[in-house]
Amino acid sequence: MRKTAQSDNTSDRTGRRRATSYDVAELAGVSQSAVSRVFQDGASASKAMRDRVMVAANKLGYRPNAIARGLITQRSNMVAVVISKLTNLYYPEVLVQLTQHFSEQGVRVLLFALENEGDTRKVLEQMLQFRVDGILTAAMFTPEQLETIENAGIPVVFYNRTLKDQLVSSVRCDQEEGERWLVDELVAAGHRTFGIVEGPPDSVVGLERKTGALNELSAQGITDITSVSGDFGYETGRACFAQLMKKRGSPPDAVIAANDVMAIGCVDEAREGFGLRAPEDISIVGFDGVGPARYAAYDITTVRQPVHRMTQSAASMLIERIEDPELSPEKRSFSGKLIRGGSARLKAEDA
Amino acid sequence: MRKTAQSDNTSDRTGRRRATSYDVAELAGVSQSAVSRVFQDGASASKAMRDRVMVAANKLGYRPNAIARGLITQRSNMVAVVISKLTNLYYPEVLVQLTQHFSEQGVRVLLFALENEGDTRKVLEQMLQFRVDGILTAAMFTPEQLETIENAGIPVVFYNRTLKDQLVSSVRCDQEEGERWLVDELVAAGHRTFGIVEGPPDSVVGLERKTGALNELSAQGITDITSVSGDFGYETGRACFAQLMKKRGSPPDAVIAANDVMAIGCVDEAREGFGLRAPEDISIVGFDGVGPARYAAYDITTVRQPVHRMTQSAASMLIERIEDPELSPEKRSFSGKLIRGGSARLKAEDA
DNA sequence: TCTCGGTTTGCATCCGCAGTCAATACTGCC
DNA sequence: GGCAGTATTGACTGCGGATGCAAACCGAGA
Repeated sequence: MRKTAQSDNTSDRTGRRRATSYDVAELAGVSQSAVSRVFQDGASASKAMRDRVMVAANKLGYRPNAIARGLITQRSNMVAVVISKLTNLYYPEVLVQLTQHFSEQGVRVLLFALENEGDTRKVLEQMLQFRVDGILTAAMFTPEQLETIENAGIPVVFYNRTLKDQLVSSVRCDQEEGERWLVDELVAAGHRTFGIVEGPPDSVVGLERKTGALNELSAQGITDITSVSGDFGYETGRACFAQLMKKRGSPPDAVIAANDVMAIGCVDEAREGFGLRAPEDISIVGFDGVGPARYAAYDITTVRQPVHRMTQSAASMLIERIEDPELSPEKRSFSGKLIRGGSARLKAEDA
Repeated sequence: MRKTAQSDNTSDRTGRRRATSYDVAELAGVSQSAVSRVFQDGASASKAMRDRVMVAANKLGYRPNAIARGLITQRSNMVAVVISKLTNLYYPEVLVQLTQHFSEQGVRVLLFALENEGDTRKVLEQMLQFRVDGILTAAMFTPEQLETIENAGIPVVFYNRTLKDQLVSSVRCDQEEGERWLVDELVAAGHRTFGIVEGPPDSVVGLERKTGALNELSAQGITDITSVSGDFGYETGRACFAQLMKKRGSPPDAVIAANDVMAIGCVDEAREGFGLRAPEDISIVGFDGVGPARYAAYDITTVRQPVHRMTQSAASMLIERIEDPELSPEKRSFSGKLIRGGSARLKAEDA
């Protein structure tokens, strides 16, 4: 026999034992199974039973223990969301929206924040120990780590990064395409010499943007290209522009920055450090479409990622794969949207 | 007797049963308790035992099940972190730093994001079901909800909000003090007419800032004050400034915005909509010290919150109370730091 | 009133691990 | 070599809830 409900239910201070289904069952004069069924979705219970149990449960402040439930059902109802400092958290939206999407589906978010993208080891260990039902990651994992995850039977969805030749699901914004648009517009408007402000070397997104830009520049026959690399932050954006000037001696016709924040840094440094105004003296473009890019003082020409659709997709793809583990991987790539801001001289938009 | 390790360990695809301590015990030829001890911190086990178990564990890819462990130890090793869209997530830092601080202490973060601060009901229910060990919240709870939490014996720490007369722990930045500094500086520099751009009505932080400013203005004998209210966003910042002008007919000497982003909006609207430049024609101040406030085009005069120390404190206060539930509540209030930017005319700083 | 099909309900077990207690294995020392 | 004392180890139970199965129940048709 189990314990009986504690006699003194009101006086002891803290750490009081929480009511269990047995307590409720006893008070309601039914079996524990009955209580369990009342608190399940598809279970059968008569209305009378339901009522009696609910009354008792409310009286005791009973709440099913999700931990215990997870143990028996083999479903924790938690997913791991992995971000790194590098992650363009400039949209907190990503995280908030993701969490809300999951929430609506009854899935809880266990958050893992990496100092830098290399710290995946410990984090992976934790995710496995907590038996998360799925993983949504904006940080890279090594093939070995992926195999570990695969072996554990945990579905994964990558956010804005994808491993070539790896059979994994991912949601991303097509960075190359976006850069192609920017380059085409700039070239069509007559720009011939280019500066590239890259992101940090270990950022997949940064890399994709850089190669996207370089490929298209090369396709367009542009050869006068100078690159420097930063860390996605405002200060390095400024530093990068200065470095670019030092390297070249004279300003390029256009600067392609790996994200909006660095583009903003470039605009400021161009003006304050070199008396160059965008777009009159130089064209500067970014990527992301974050809030500050829309501030009137900058009005950055950029490509906006469809954050809402991306997070929505990511969440639902992951949930689908949790419910049906046999589902094959899927890679979704979203086009961004070109924002014709005022920081670059582009060809007039065709009507 | 328990099950024996599955015979076919390599071929079935997904959802393969994960190795348990029994599997490891069997392979290593020891008892389950032994395995359990090897994977615990303070438990005693001979080196020989340790080695044998680890070898077997590695061979099987065994990882202790944190869910099961949580069930037996009555500690989930998870804390709930509650944010609302309103939360000044403009520093994703808050979240990332918090998560890292908790991480270092072996505590996992279960994230709850509210659409608006009123949605605490469902969220609270979830937190209780998941048996989080503690709650760190940047959203308000009603006294009844607090009582529920208290009854469940779960420690809580409020971030940048505190209930008067409630016996709860909190960490906050002293908003009133910051506003007092700003007002004093502005008045000392000769400003006599003021515009106040408030935050959204249901934001505690916004409210504190507003009353802080109003109190000090009144203490300084300033009476020409016009207020309008926004939602902490850039666009409403602009709208608010326009509204302020419409209400007054002429610009105030200074505008006190409830946060930096709205201050930026005011700067832009003043310039673009009314040809007013800060600080020559008008002084505009914000609050928070977020990244964009430092961009050269704005250089907002503001008060910076000591985010790092605040998150650090919040995390450690919560953890302390998890480890010792008898610890009495504690309210920590941090002073911000006045940033003498270029968006407001202040009296010269005394040497 | 009796039987049949369909619901409800209760019983017994198990999920994976931690911790208690008793049994056993070492250790040093006389 | 024998013994007290300590360090390890194993058997067993319970954390709180879900679920297969069989018993109990209910209503309706014969």
